[in-house]
Amino acid sequence: MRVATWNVNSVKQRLPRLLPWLDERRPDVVCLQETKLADDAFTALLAEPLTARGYEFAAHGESRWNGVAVLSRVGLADVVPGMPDGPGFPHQEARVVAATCGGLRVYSVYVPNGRTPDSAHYHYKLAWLAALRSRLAGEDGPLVVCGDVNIAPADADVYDPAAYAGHTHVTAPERAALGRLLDLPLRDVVRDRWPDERVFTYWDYRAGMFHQDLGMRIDLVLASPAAADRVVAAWVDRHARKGTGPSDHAPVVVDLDTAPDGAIGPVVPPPSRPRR
DNA sequence: ATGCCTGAAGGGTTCAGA
Repeated sequence: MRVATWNVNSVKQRLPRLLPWLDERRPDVVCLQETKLADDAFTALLAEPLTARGYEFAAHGESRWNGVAVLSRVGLADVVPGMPDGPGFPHQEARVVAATCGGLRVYSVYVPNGRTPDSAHYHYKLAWLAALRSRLAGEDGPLVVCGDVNIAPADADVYDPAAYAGHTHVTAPERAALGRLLDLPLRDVVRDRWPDERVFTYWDYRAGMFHQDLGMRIDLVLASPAAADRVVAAWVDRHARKGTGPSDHAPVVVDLDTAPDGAIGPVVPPPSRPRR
């Protein structure tokens, strides 16, 4: 099963990039963030091209900002949009949708930005992460939490730690909140696979930042042990950041070793060989 | 460089993003 996550920065503007990318990479499950579309507009725009490609979808959006979705061609069940008991700013925002796809529980998340350390939005970000953690603690079975977490887990995940001193995305409380997700436990499967590589998922549009590879790694796939044990590949699709009309984020792609029907199922130990 | 791009809503500009 191939699972991908992509902050598309407006699915409407990104349609000429998204549809060819689906055809090229052929992911089974796609988590989208910053769709920036209300659900009826999402359906009007995407129902036909997604259905033609075999995808069902669960969108949870709003008209102007935010917005998340899960696309799946391995089943889509138990959809939960939003976090009913989560914090708002001041109102609830469309930042999470969960669904079960081929036996895998999938969360598409768009963590609040935080804007400025110690601002009201920053405290909202921390409260939102705590609420997400409480929600995830109630999950059992194979789980992936995919999306734009708006936190660089370590200094290696920003192009220049000094440039971010005193800014959001790198502060100790944000990293601690992310750490409490990892303690559930969840594993950061891209960093697990590329422990010493320069890996970014976001580059500012301005000043040739992508061209100079001056970015951050803030889009993550976090997997429960049962799911992480099945990861056979995990990488950032930098190609999708190139060319005309890209998002400022690149997709993250993760391949899981699954049953022939695409179901993840329990990890079965290999049969013991008879000795002689 | 103090938002250098990009997108959305709505109106002739402002807010948000990281």
